[in-house]
Amino acid sequence: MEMLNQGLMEGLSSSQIGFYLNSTNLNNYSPPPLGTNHHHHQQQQQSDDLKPLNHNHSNYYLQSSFTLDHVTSTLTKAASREDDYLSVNYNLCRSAAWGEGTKGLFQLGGSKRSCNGEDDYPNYVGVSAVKMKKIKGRRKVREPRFCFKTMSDVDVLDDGYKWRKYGQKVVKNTLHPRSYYRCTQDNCRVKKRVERLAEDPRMVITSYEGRHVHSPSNDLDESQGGTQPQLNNFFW
DNA sequence: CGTTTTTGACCAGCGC
DNA sequence: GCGCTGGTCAAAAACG
Repeated sequence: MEMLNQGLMEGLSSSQIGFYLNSTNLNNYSPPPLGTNHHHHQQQQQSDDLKPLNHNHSNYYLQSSFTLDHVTSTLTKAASREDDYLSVNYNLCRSAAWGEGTKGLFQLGGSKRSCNGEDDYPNYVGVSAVKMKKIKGRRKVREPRFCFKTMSDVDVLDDGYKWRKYGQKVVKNTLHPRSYYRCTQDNCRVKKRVERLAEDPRMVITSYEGRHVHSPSNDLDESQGGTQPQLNNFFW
């Protein structure tokens, strides 16, 4: 399967977050070195690795390589600087995962150029803002969220956790409904939603919100011989 | 019979 | 305020 990446936030509404990419051979994917192809977005050179994409949205992207350690340390710095909570969300592919801070989104990885040869965002993907709202002068507490995109015939990917569906909604301008799931573990309020990308129904968008208060509870007897595609080394 | 899914109702936020 | 949109509830149905 080819590495697919649209490089944009297509299909995401403003209330959604993140970008994502997944493929069959994610382990072999190494992002191209950054700083070599920034003609669409000429960046100010700074010492810091984390920079806002623009002033209004306070989003950030990483400018150097995407090792987990690097991402973690960089984002931790940013979080402390902004006196903010931060979820270091990261997925195996290292190519495009987003986390969310109070000031907006943090890109945790870059992306390869788009599959159709277009050269929109060679080394990283664009981002739209999710502004944290204030309610009665207080910042609304929002669980860390992130999402990713997978080419799959199956809607609900096996991520090692047990989910119960609690809703389904038809969203405008899309053919496929969006499904809402909640983690079945007691006291765990993690939610997840699944939908197909309107522009490319082969792609599944999986969004997570919150942190599990427990470890994955995948029943091995079922998953071993199961037919569901699994997301290995997936953590958040 | 306990658990999960379905599905319309309900509700909250937002733009006008 | 009003209507639109999307997220959640919950009762009933389906499931195993």
